[in-house]
Amino acid sequence: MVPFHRVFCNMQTLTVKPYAQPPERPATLADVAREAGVSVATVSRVLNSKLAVPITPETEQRIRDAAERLMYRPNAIARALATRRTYTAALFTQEMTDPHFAQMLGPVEDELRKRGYRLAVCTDAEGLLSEGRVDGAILLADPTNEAQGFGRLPIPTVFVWSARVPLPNCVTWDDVAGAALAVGHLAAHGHRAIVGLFGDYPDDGTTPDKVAGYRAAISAVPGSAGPIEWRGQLSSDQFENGFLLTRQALEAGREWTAIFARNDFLALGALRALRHAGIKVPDEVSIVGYNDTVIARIADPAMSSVLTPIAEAGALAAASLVDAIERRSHAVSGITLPVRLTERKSCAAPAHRG
Amino acid sequence: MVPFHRVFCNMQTLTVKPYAQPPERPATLADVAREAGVSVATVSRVLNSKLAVPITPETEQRIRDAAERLMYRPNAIARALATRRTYTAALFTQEMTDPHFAQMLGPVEDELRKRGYRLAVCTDAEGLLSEGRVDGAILLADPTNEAQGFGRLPIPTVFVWSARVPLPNCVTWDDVAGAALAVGHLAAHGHRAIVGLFGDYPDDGTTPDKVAGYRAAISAVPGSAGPIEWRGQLSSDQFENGFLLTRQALEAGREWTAIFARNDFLALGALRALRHAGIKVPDEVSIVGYNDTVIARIADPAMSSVLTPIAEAGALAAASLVDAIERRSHAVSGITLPVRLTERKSCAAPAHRG
DNA sequence: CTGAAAGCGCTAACAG
DNA sequence: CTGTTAGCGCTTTCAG
Repeated sequence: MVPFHRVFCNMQTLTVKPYAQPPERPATLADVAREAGVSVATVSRVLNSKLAVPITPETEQRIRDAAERLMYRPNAIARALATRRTYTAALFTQEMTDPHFAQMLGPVEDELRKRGYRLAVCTDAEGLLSEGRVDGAILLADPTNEAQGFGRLPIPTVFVWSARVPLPNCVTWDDVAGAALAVGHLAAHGHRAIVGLFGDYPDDGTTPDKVAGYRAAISAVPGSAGPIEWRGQLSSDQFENGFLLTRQALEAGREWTAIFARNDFLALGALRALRHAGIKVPDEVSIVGYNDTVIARIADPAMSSVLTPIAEAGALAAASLVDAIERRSHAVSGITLPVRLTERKSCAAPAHRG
Repeated sequence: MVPFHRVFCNMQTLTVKPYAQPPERPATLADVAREAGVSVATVSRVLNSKLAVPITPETEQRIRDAAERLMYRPNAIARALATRRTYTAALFTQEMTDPHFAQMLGPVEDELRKRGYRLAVCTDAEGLLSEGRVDGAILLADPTNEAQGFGRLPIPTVFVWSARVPLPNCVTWDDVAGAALAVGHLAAHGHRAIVGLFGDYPDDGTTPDKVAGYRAAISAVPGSAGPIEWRGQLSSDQFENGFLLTRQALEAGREWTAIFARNDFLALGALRALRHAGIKVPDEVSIVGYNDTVIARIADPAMSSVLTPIAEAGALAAASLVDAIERRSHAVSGITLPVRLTERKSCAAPAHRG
């Protein structure tokens, strides 16, 4: 038997053309049936390519013609009510305009489309809580945070988030390892006094993991100067905050040679402050950012940055979500993807200073 | 009478809490009715705060309790089928990850939510073509481009796009004027040889307008050196292309003193190339970008950029769309918003050269 | 090979 | 104040 989503796609294909003239009242299946002189059941069958039940080629043609003539377009809502399937998956995130998030949008949509599903991006949980709107959801949220109430959604769900260990129903990567990777990279270049630029951050985001990874890695480098953490909010804008924090630190003297920032905006702010102070990157100070966004790529010098596998994670999440939906199961096994480091021009050996 | 969307919101509020335990089969209105010992009509009425028809406080309480007990959540699909209203509006765009687009997302969503509507972002027209999914749509597309087939959608629709004159069902700004504004700004600083950095672009985007505006403005400045247009694609990446084009032009000699780019990515590429060539911005060359995205803000020096009113346009579009939906009319009057210029640090008087 | 009919879960007259 | 009853447009047994 043809899987339903194929059928669905076929139907879409059949009917996807825009109206020549928007009709007063959209044609319904019943209209087509009347026009073709058959029953709605038959119309439904041919328009859905439900050819398991064979149909006389001649009636089939009559029906297709009628549909065409009436500019029939299926009503997605009615169909969804009858089938209990919307063939759309939700992608929930609070950060729709974040460049990090942007990296996963394309892959998720592709993967979904490939399987006959549509994507609905939503920023409020309401869309997920009322019944029937979507068949499943990808959540950019912390699966261990009970407070969000995402744990008990009535639809299959897969999280995409950072975690130290594989979690069920979650595609993860390890930000602790990511931060450590950055520090390790800097250490390998010979840096011993590496600041952690964290700015201000909530307790429930991904930053605590990065802080932890930073600390652990710092204490693991031989001859390390120990953690040097820059915190605080001098501006509500990340870029600005990175700039201000760095400038402030610079005024207090400089006994560090490298900066690891928890995201690329902060890193770019630091880069800017350094340049304005006449300090050369990477000759005098090295920097590594986080998330490997467009910001890192277009910085000058282009910044090395920790690449979280959010794009692959999204694709994987989409694939497993559809799989869960079609298996009628809420369970999808967790998987952890490795983080990497994209090397660019912002790291070098520390300068010898007198 | 309470407007329906308020009612809708109330209902959402009532039922928004997540399941303690996701039920085997979600409770329906009928379940609640049975549990409370009343009819579905009554349940529907109280859960929708349809208190135009008064209801005994006691039965009301019985119903609310029953709903609570059964963890009832309305089925959005069934409701939509019955009311022929989904209370969601679509935002169609091809450029979901573009920073220019990002500027309108928040305002659109806010405006919609304020009116009791939900936002569905979509990149494929299919979502708009199948009946019933959304009540209306905001289209980031050229309303004069018939080929896209958006002209004849069965739902109320408002475009957001650049146009020289107000168009019906469209919130516009004028990119011709925007480009002219940039050129005028540069000219006011004393520049006479102003290049237009256009790179490569399709015939059907907004760029042709910018080119036209650039040319018109150039020819209007007294003593102008005439248009100097940089075209071509040295890289598929805009930033890279701006860089490469500028570097190439630099090698051929420099008899211009300012650059106007059709977007901030291109402008940043030019800025980079200039710096790498040791040319100071704005001391030796001035630059103005377009769209006033985050890119312009975080450039060094921060770049002046033409600000298109896409955020206000989005908000306005959302407001008029909802209005059209509730008026059951497809007509919304067009409006043109002014473009402005955000001044930063990338413009100055041209250097005197020997 | 085709049709009749029973829903999907909810809303909205219309009676009482 | 509350219940009955048609639908909304489509899918899907189950008969024929």
